[in-house]
Amino acid sequence: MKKITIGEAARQSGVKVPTIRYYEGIGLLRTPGRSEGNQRAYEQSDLDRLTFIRHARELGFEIEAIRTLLSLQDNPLQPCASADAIAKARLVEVKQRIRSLTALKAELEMMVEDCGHGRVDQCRVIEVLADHGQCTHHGH
Amino acid sequence: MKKITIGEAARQSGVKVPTIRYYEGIGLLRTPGRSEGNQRAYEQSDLDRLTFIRHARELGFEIEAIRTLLSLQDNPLQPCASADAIAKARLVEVKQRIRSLTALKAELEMMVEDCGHGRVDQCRVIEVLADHGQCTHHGH
DNA sequence: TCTTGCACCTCTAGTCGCTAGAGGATGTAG
DNA sequence: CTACATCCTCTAGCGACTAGAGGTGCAAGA
Repeated sequence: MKKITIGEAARQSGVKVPTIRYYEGIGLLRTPGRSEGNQRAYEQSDLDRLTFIRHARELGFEIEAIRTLLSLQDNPLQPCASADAIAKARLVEVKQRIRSLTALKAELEMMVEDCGHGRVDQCRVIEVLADHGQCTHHGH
Repeated sequence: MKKITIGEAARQSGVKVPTIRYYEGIGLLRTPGRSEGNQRAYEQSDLDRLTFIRHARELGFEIEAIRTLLSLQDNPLQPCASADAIAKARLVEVKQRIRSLTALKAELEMMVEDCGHGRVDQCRVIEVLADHGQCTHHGH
């Protein structure tokens, strides 16, 4: 009932095979046991860990942050202030990124709307890029 | 009145010195003339180009897209449909990225708000990461 | 004139988080 | 037994820079 191959682990966790090997290489995932024929043999706990990692990556956490989060998960009696701090920092990043992207969106929309689809020398897209002074949003 | 050094170009364009040399290396910027002592000597047109590039990079355009936009700028009599298409594609990307980040933001906020700042084994942050089923947003 | 110290030069290697490919071994179904 | 998928290791590549080593040029003060 054990003996999960790397391919099966990939399917169940949603993490690609080479990425699993990569995570092992950087020490994010333990070195699994091997079968007779030298193939990696995973257990359920490895799948859980992989799912944790994948989810954290989807939320944009960096590998080093995930390393910390995983070590916290391994020590459940510790205070969770670190986990909280990491998540909060990520939230700040995300909020900032949304703000900045929203400004870019406005600027791009202007560029695209004003483009009369004529020749390049009347093109609003090129013109705005060439002259930053025309931007409405100067935050970037 | 010419003879702009690379440092001065960096100051005026907002592009860092090594980045300017990098742009030259990948052919985004022309090879500038050299002074007696083999130092790069830029002209105003190079500064304009650098500013164009910096602005486009700030808007998130990839180097290859910028290469195309620059070549369009160099041929002002061509139709501007390509420039328009590049900007539109970027706009779609940005909109999608905002959507996805907004979902992440909601999820992170939940995690952070629900964290009672107790021990890791009651920590909502770790818990949600470990169990994707608890997410409200399943788009990611 | 000398020297200090910054700015410039080239070149290579590192960053992050994978991804692709070569070249070979193993496992499974028909 | 023979395909064929899957596994193995290893190296190199991606984008867009950034850092560092080791050396040259240049302007200004003592």
